[in-house]
Amino acid sequence: MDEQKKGTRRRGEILEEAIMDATLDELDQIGYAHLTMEKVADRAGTNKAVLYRRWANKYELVIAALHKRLPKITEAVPNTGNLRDDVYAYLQERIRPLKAIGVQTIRGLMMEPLIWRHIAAAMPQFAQWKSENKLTAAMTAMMKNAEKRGEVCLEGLSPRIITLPIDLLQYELITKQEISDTTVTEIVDEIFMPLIRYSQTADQS
Amino acid sequence: MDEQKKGTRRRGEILEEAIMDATLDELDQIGYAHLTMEKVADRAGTNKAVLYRRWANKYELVIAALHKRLPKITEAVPNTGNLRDDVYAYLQERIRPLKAIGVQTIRGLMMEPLIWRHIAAAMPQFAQWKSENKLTAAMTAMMKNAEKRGEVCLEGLSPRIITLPIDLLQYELITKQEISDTTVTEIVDEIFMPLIRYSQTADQS
DNA sequence: TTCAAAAGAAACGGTTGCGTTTCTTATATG
DNA sequence: CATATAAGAAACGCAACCGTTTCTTTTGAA
Repeated sequence: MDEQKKGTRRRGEILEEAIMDATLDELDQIGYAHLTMEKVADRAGTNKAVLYRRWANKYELVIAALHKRLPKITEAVPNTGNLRDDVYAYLQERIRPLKAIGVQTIRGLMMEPLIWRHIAAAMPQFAQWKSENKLTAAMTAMMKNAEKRGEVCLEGLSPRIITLPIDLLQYELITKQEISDTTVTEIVDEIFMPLIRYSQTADQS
Repeated sequence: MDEQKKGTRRRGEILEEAIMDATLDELDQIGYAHLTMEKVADRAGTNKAVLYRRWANKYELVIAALHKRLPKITEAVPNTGNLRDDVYAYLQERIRPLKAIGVQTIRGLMMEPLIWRHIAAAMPQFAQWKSENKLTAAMTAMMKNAEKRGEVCLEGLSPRIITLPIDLLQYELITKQEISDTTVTEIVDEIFMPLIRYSQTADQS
């Protein structure tokens, strides 16, 4: 259904790449639930049998496609010297890999209850978006760095404030079509930092 | 598959009620995409033909079930005399109807792109959760009331702060299994009100 | 007590997608 | 140039679910 010159037959890497692209396109446009092997093959300009020679079923195909396209997320937290820039940089770093695959894809997968347990098992970096443990840990690490510098006092700071930037980012990811840079800036400069500052001035109430 | 005494045959209202229950249960457990007429009929202890005599297809059935169970949302905003209690009351009022149907159901439907346009057309009160216009309008109304009382100055207040309580509530709704009262309290007292207060003190920067 | 309306039960043809198989055709490698 | 390997193409049987139909049985209301 796509390109393909007559008498030209792709194979190996090149063909596989085309199939991965087709898979992600389909995922993005119609979602996991309605994705079919036939349509993916069709879109890739190839044949259902070719898919089944490589992947056992739809789930394996999708996982492979995501796995290939999803960049690894670095565990390190930034340390720029001030909290504001740390948080900003971290949020940006979080978004980067997700820009590689469509937002619609993420949405669709997040809400596919039947596939979640498989995804979580197969792809730790995806599971993180569900159980925000590592994200919370990263935020806490940055906060502790700030405390060492004397920027903030963690005492009496609500846990909800600490996870707030990440929660808001995820909310944007789910509800909006894409995340702009100004969104990240707003989260950091209009919500998070003011709350931190307020909690320091009007300390214990 | 459920109750049903031999020789006892339900009809009319009672039977219909059982089917609605079965539909919502199925929705909640396996989601719209995988819900089938046969399974619903089975779960209701009845028969596929009975369903088709009332509803033309799966979509109609689901809409009917939601429609019957989803309480109407009042348009009015509370006016308790102070912003904090207004927002708190409004958020609680928002949650109430959604407690009647499973959170899993909401999640599933929110992410079913193919069904959204139908839902929106058929059920205005559901569509609100997508296009947050009315929600934003309500928040703005409460803020203006507060301004009249001299509680706050809307000048220079970020729009993002105004919608924040609702955004956070929706995020909880999507990601968590249920929303506790303390969650609502935290959103209001640890996030929203501090931000409002901060924006008043450190006014223009 | 009778009887029309509705429920229960079972089978139907139709469609879609699955995963497999078989065979032909192109192509990379040596 | 020869040959193994993999792609393309087409058809297969299978299963799930659709929405419909037909017929029997129960039931509530006249």
